[in-house]
Amino acid sequence: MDTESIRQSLESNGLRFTPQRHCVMAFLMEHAGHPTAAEIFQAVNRLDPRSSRATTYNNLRDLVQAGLVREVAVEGRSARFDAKGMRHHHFICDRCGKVEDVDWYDVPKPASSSLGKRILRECELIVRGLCTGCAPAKGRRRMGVETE
Amino acid sequence: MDTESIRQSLESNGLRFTPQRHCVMAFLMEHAGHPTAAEIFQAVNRLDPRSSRATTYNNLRDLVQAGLVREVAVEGRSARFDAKGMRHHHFICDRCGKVEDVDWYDVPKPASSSLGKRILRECELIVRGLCTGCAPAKGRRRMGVETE
DNA sequence: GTCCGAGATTAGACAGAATCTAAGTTAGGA
DNA sequence: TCCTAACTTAGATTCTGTCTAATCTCGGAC
Ligand SMILES: [Mn+2]
Ligand SMILES: [Mn+2]
Ligand SMILES: [Zn+2]
Ligand SMILES: [Zn+2]
Repeated sequence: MDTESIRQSLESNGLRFTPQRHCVMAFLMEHAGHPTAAEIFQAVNRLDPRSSRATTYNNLRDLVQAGLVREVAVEGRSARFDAKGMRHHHFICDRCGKVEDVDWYDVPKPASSSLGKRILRECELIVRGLCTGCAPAKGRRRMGVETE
Repeated sequence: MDTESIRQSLESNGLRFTPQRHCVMAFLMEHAGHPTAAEIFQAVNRLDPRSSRATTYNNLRDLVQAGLVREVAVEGRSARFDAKGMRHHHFICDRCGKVEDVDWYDVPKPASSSLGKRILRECELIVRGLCTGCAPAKGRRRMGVETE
């Protein structure tokens, strides 16, 4: 992983290696919780402001374009991001919007007849329901509200 | 379909039947193109302003809650909506963000072991790639840009 | 039919997310 | 070393969507 491999993946994608980009990538690789741009910006600047808000957004955009980072859109909430490591699906909580990874497994692609002239790139699964925190606890009536 | 069945589905979901709601539902049922809230607002008010922006948003929210309408989040674009008729999956164009329906077929749910205590509600497929307008036309090198 | 109250609508203010602008900085190749 | 394109930056701006507070309207109770 570390610095050197991040530099590799950036440069092999035509992106310069900069401290700001390194911070974003490093943070995403260490935090699988699908942070928002705002959370990433905060985390990266916690110790010593070293990246502006615009740069954080710029870099997230560039990293997504380069295919190193994935953006996950959630209805009614801000976008979330993860470092594209192992391939996986996503679970999205109906209630708190949390995004969690689901182990990858192949899903049947649509019949090419129903695709027409469209060009298929990928086929991902979105599993929806209630996350562990939001699911009613067994036994009790309703458990505490998970706000995150 | 028409007015009476819309009234039915609204009232059976505890929502009053109002002209504004009827317009939103009718528009969604006649336009399978997954319009945005702004597009719906415009369309409904084209002839004769009869719904405020706030009401359009309020009604979309209520209709989604009632399960009559579905909201589709697309990375980096505004939300899109469709009337929940026949069950289907979605195709999202990488390039122009267009959302298109894909015939429904059952997809294998994740192993319950990998779900843990989470409660699964639905399992939808998101197919990604290039839509007909954005796919390079056969023969030619690159075709005109689809901006929609 | 009249009255009442919850539900619905409205204009405009507001909030949050993301992008843009224009100026300055950096870094890598000639 | 110098030049230039890539990058960063603060702040303004745009765009979506929500909230507020006042008004309206529908549908049941009487
Ligand atoms: Mn993930
Ligand atoms: Mn649809
Ligand atoms: Zn949850
Ligand atoms: Zn397209």
